[in-house]
Amino acid sequence: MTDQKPIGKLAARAAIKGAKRDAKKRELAESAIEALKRYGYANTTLRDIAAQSELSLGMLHYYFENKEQLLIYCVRLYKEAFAADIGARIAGAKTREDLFQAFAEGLAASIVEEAETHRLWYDIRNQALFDPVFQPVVAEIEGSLMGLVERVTGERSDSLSTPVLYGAVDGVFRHLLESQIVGNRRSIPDLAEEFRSLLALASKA
Amino acid sequence: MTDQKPIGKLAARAAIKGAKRDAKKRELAESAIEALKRYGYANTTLRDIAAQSELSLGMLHYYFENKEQLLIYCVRLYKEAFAADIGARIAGAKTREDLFQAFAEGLAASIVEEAETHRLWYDIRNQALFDPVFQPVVAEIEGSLMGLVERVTGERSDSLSTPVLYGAVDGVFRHLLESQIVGNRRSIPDLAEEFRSLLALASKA
Amino acid sequence: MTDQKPIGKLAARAAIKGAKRDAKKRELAESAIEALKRYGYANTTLRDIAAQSELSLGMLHYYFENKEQLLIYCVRLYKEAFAADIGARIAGAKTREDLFQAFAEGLAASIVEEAETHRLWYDIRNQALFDPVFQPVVAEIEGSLMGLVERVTGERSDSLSTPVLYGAVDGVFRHLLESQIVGNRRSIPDLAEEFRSLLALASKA
Amino acid sequence: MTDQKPIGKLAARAAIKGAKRDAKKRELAESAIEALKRYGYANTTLRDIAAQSELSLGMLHYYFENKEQLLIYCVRLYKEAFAADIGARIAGAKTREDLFQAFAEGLAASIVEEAETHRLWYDIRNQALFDPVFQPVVAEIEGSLMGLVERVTGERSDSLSTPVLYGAVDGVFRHLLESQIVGNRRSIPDLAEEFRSLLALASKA
DNA sequence: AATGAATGAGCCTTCATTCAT
DNA sequence: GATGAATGAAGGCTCATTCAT
Repeated sequence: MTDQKPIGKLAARAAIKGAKRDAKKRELAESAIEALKRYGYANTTLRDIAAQSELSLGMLHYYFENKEQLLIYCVRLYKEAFAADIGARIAGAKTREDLFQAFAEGLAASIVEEAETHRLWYDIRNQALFDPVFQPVVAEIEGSLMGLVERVTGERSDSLSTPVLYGAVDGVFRHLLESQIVGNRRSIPDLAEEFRSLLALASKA
Repeated sequence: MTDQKPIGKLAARAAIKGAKRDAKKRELAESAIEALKRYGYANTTLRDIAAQSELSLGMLHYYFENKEQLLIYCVRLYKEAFAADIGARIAGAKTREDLFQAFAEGLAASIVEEAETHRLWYDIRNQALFDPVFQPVVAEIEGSLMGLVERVTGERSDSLSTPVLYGAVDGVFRHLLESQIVGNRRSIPDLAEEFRSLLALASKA
Repeated sequence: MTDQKPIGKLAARAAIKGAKRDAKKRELAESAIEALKRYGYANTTLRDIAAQSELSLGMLHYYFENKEQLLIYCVRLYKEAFAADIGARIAGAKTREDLFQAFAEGLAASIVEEAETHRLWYDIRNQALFDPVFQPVVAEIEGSLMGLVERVTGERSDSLSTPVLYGAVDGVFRHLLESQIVGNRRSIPDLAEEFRSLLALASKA
Repeated sequence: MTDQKPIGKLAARAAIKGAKRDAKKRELAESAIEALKRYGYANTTLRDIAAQSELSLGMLHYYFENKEQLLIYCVRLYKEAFAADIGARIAGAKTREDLFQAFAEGLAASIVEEAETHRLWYDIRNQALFDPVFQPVVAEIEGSLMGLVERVTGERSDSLSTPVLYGAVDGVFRHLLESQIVGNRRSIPDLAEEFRSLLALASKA
């Protein structure tokens, strides 16, 4: 042990520090999401976030360079969870039918259960259209979402390209989410059926 | 008879006043759109709008109750134009093929030529998810867009419902728009082909 | 007639014009009071006044130099009416008792029936404490009010001076008005009794 | 035992924080009063207040929710001091004569020495007639002022009620204040004599 | 590491006043 | 005489960010 180079010690200590810092950031971000998803990025102040989570205002800036970086961190955090969730759902599927069913249900369930969080995602994706700072995260996340779509539909270049298919699925998702938020509540199976019909169509090609 | 004249005159004068005011509002809104579509709703101040169009700040408030109402007016104005444009394009189509082609080309052209304006639309549609004030316009416009989709695909309840079809088309549109804005410029025919493949698929059902 | 000097004609015409103008000002002011007394001087815009009375904005400035002058004109107008009303009420009184009674009833009735208008008076009198422009009207009106008090109580320098008596009566009036406005409605006889007790006291000296 | 300490510490720290904040609010309010009493509520901007006291604009909003709340705080602050001052003056009086004298002198002195501050009080009391937000403070303060009057005159329901007596004293006070402000400066004994005559009158009942 | 007081640029909005018609 | 469109200075308020502790 003692023969470890001081440099190694320092590095290890630094790594631990980094890990601690990351854990704290994660904790802060999870609190922040709660506030953000409720009012949206533009309408949520750092004070709101601090107040709602019993965090101190200074701490937010201590861990995040600025509001933008906080948002980026938050969105990445939650979308990872979403992709992981959908990924888990479709992991066990054997037949194509099962696959579609699992995917459709996963999307439908998320619309009902995590409407506000998805709304936040659409919020930042929209911001990215105006502010390049957000474009990398959005690209990264859309990449993983496309990966999901591809896992479900397979690549069939003779028919629709993955990006287009992603666009279509996402568009339907967004539209159903909008209805949900605006007040037309629908059941999960009901919503799932919409996705299934879309997937079925795409698989006929 | 003669005593009816004054009344007629007054009414006529009032009508003219109203028309003039409407024309002016339109003019202001058109100027405002130029600024709004560049920076987005949240990042555009009324001062920006006034400065860019050489309007006085007070005038904006003289014609529009507040920033929200201005935006609503602007979005309605431009989306009407968009729907009218697409409508005109598909009006002459005889065969189903022509219809798809015209629609696909219209969408593709609009992505290339009016990218920024559509971006503004997505901005407000997103705002509506958080702020109910915007929901009526969004609903209205989405209604007319769905009408467009329906005219092109016909109603086929055995396959995809119009809302879902709209969602899919819109999703693809948005995705291609995003690519366009982020930097992957594609040609109109190229983009049109994507829409055609989507429509062709939907029509197979 | 024709032998009248041209100058005389012009003068006569000017006088007529002036009278016409005065009549119009009076009319405008009466309309303006309706708006002013509702929200108070500081909270009433010229637009409010114009809108509520179907007057044009420009006309207000055509007849009155500015908002201040309009207010001054309005207050003078209404307080003259008030003083005249009270004056008429006490004119017929023979005995000291009658005098007190008439005065007390006049004040009480005015609190109930013209609360809002008096509130406007207190508003401008208060403004005068900060803005000298209003001091002349206030002084003038308070002068006539003191005259009223003096007519009722007579001059009795051995006891309370008229200004002090005026202050006392006015203070009670204001206090009862405040109660009235804040919500404690009382009947006219009830209120009158308060004034009577005050006057009775003062007359004992 | 020892584990109670942290809790106690936290509570103590919170208490200190609160006390510090209160002290700061007081300090700000005292500065604000200087500006407010000079120009009146409606004519004093928060910028004026900040500039005159070398405070930052943001700080005013950091400590007070809005301009109204700032005013309310200010008025309560100074009127408490006034009531306390008068209270102290009459506390030592033994005979009824002493009481009247002390009270009269207190009022007179305050007119001369704190004219502007009282003017601010009349300003907010007037605002309260139009804006209910101010009514609670006004009611509270008038309550304590009536308490003062009652302590001096005692309750004599057979004669004037306390509210009426308060109205009368206040009316005289206001009138003398007005004269003072408008330019007729009088000496303290002179002014005190006016109050004494009024009180003497009331005590005869 | 953590806090929250303090800052001040910037935002939306109001409104008395002007002026072309 | 009369109108109301247009102006722009000014006001209350917000909020990301900084910094002393």
